[in-house]
Amino acid sequence: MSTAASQGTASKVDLHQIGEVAQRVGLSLRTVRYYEEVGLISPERRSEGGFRLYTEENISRLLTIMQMKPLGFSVEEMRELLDARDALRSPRSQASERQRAAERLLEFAQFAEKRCRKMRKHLAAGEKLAEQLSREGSEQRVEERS
Amino acid sequence: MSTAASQGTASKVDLHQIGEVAQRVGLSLRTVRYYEEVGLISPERRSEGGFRLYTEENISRLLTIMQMKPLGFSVEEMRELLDARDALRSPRSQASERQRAAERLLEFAQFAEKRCRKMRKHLAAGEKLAEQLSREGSEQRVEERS
DNA sequence: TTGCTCCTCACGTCACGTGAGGTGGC
DNA sequence: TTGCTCCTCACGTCACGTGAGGTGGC
Repeated sequence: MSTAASQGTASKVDLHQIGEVAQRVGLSLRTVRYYEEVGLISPERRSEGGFRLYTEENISRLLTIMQMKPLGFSVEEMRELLDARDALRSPRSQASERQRAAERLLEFAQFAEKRCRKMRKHLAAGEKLAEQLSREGSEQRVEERS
Repeated sequence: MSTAASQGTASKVDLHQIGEVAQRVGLSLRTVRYYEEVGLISPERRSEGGFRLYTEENISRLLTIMQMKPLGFSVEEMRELLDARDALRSPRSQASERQRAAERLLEFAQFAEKRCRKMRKHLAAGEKLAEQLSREGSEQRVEERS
């Protein structure tokens, strides 16, 4: 978590156990394992004893998932998005494949924006509720009328 | 849905079937029934044939639920909030009870504000994601470097 | 009488939570 | 050797979705 950025001696790359990872990204251990179960993200490798070991890249993938989650993406949608991104980034994917992936990403961008708009509405409604509750809760009882 | 506001001849009060209600508040029939199952909100009465009939007041209760839902309130929490509100509003509740209810509402107001803050963060993260995706999706492939 | 709306089971699903029982690693 | 962390089942839960089979009301 300190000791400056290593990059020259990259070989053992800094591997993290699931506990640290879960805490850093704000998920439960169970959820991280579940995301592996459903094919969203796997640890780089396992230790001899079977412990999951994650790279920083693995972690950033989880952080992307954490961006999608509150927007209401399903696990299936997250997987599609991540797959498209992988295809676009992979140096060994064909031009046509890359093209298709780029289109998919744009579709997801639209989708995400739509969800954001909905979320802004929900937020506004939530703020109204909070105000209303605090008014109702602190109102003096002056209801002295037939 | 039109015919001006009736209020003088209030007696049959305007009752609505579940389909209309669900559509107006933006829930599925199943969800409206589920909320009844778990004690969140019941129709004013049933028709002879057993059809659920809702008043405007019932509907506004559902709308309150719709404000809480995206804030991540559990059904249990929604019920507690609605109960506190009912206790505060009911003319037949004791002063002490009313006092307690007002305090609960203030707690819920805090809770709601906390959720709103979290939601604003999620929204900001979501917007960042959307931007990023649209950048990645429309980026010209100019990666011509070793 | 024909449709469209509603009814009640009741099993299915999604995204995890929660132990139980057992082992790894500094 | 002692703890703390991790492992794999596997059943439980929350908030509904989705038929199946049947009736109500303009």
